[in-house]
Amino acid sequence: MSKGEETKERLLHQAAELFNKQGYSGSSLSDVMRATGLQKGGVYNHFESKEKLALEAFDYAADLVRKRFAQALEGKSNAIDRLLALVSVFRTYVNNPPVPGGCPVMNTAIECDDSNPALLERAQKAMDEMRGTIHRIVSKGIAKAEVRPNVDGDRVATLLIATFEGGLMLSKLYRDSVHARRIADYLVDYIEAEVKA
Amino acid sequence: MSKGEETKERLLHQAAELFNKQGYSGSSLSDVMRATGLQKGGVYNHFESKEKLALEAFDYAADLVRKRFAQALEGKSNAIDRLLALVSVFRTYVNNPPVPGGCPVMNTAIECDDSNPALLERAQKAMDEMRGTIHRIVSKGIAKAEVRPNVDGDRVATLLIATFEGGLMLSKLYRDSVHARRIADYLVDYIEAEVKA
Amino acid sequence: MSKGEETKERLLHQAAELFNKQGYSGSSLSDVMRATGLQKGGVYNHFESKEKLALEAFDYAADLVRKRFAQALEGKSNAIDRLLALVSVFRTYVNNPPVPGGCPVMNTAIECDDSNPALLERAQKAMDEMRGTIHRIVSKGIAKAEVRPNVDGDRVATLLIATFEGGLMLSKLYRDSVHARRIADYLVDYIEAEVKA
Amino acid sequence: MSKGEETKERLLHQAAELFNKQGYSGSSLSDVMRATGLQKGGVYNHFESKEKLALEAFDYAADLVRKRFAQALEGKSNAIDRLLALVSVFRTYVNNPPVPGGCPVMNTAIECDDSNPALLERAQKAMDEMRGTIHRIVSKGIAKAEVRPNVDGDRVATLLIATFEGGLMLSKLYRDSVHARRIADYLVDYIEAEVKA
DNA sequence: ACCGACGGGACCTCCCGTTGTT
DNA sequence: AACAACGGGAGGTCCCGTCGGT
Repeated sequence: MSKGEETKERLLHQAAELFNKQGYSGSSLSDVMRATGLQKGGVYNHFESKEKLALEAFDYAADLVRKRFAQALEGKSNAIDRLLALVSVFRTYVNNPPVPGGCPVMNTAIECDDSNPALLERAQKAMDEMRGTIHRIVSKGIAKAEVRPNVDGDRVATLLIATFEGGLMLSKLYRDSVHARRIADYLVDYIEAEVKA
Repeated sequence: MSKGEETKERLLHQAAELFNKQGYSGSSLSDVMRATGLQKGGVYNHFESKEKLALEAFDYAADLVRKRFAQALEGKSNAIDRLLALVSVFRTYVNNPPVPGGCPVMNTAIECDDSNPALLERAQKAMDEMRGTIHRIVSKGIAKAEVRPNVDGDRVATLLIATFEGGLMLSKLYRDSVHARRIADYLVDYIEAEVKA
Repeated sequence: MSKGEETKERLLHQAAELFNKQGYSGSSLSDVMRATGLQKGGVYNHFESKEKLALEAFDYAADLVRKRFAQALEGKSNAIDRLLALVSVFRTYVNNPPVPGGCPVMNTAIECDDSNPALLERAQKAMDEMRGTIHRIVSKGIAKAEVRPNVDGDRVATLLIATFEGGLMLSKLYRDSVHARRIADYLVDYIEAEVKA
Repeated sequence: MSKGEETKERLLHQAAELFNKQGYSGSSLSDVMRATGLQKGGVYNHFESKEKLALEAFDYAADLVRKRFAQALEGKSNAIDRLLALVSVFRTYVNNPPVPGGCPVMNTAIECDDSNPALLERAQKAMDEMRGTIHRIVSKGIAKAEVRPNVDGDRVATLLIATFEGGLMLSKLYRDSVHARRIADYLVDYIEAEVKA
């Protein structure tokens, strides 16, 4: 890895955290400079604008999230096990998030829905992936008779993610992980009771 | 209502929408001036700073939300009816929100969790009220044997609100009300199946 | 005249001189601030951008030039007298220009011909006026038999202005008014010998 | 020609055109890099600063102009023929300039008269050469009785060059070669009528 | 109660130049 | 000989807030 690539990686890493905590319009380039130790020239050598940096930093953050979930799914083939694995990742999310500052997809969705179409599109893509993952688990689970045949993958995806993100938001708002825990407990019950074959 | 009060009311109304759409750090005083038609002096006559305006505008927005829900509860005494009334308000939320730009409480919780303590506290207060409402409905419902005795009001509050807000976020992200609808349908089932006595 | 108008007038006056001396891209807003004693906020209160300031400052400068020539024509009705009056203004131009820094029309034409269409258009308009003035003098002079009937007003305008501006450029380049003087002397001869009836 | 010299030549060629079109303060090193395809290091390998590059680029441009006129004079010994040859070069100048962007000497004289002494001095040198050429043609012409004995070489030089540059400026301002053509026609008449013996 | 003028600073962007590397 | 990475500062723009006027 060349020196430039190393710097860019570090820049993205720090910017991802910064933007995730303070939001895109709440973070200034001075903040980025402080976080990375680089000067303006150093930042603009790698990214032509704050907007471009934000886009790449979001992708970087979303990738960290994706990897966290992917890792939990490794080696698990049973659909119910896989869904429960997602929930167990969520359980750790509040106290040990992949990117400090909460879920980058939700944060971006909330901040950018009425103001930044480019970033919003990235968030949609990232959310599509998450929904696709859940949908595939359900579909394969039905095929293998691990999931009830009448379960709708889209509905489950919406429900899991909405509850998940909503619970995360509550825990962040109150700085109290109890909400996320309640949600996780509930989702386990839900999966066992209504999804499991 | 005096002329000054009328102006202040209009100012708060427009600022509430602006901040709810663009966020607090994403909205400038110029935006406020443009939205209200006032000049700088007109704004600062009523609010000593952007921060103070933001705080009052948030309260104004949260109040509009509160009223929307309160209205739906009027005349309903049965706990299940009341819970279902909340869900039915939620059903209209995406296409006809009390304040354009989504739920001010969630928006503020997401934007300000790591940056603006004063505003975050207001969001907590507003959320407390919402949770209290649900909790009281459940408690009274248990007392009147309309709700199963083993139902935990705090858990129901967390679950309802998390799912609600998460679904709203998804619908805003995708600009598609189907997610909110799925969530509403699910919550009705949940209430009928797991809360109703 | 209100305080704002007074400030704007002063701003334009100083900016006109600054831009005429250093060019539009050679002058920074810091230069404008230094020249006017205003801060950035004070400048941007009157002009929404440097570009807009430049456009108005050019018009201001061109107007000063126009007035200088118009003044010399006052009370003179004979065409030859009027043409000679223009030359006599030119004679004072190097040592006592209407706007320090040379002819704003030529300066702008040279600087902006390949880069700033908006400003170039203003320069064209200003030059049109100058050419129109000469053309009218010639036409009316022919009608009154003060000018030879075969003289072409357009040609005379082109010749007078080109020689005028070229001579001014030479005097500025060498910081020596002799070139302008030679040109003035020559133009007097030309008018007497080839234009006068 | 070594690779380095070839690069430097190309650099000067492109920079000369760039500076002549956009001016020295209107052109950035990024512009130079884009025009040449070189990176910053490639430029600074040959020139220690933008200022030095500008100086050499001006000389390069002035040399192209000089060669264009010198070429037209080749093989012509009669003074009037030589003067007319200069005019005929001028006739082609608008549509086919030695350096795109107009006359580098005039451009530099206008841009730098109040701001860049070093560059202004180069422009003076270049203009001196042009004036010297005309002056010598006249002097030798008088000696050979091709030119009227009372003609003043300095005056002719000033008049020719001023008219020439002024006409060029008008044609560039209006993007219309008619002005240059009128000037050329006039100068031919002038030479035939007032210079020719 | 509201407007308009202005200060002074932060914003993002782009500037020119230096240095290490190949 | 040329590139790539970076520093540090100036560029124009927009920010929030103050204050005199009306």
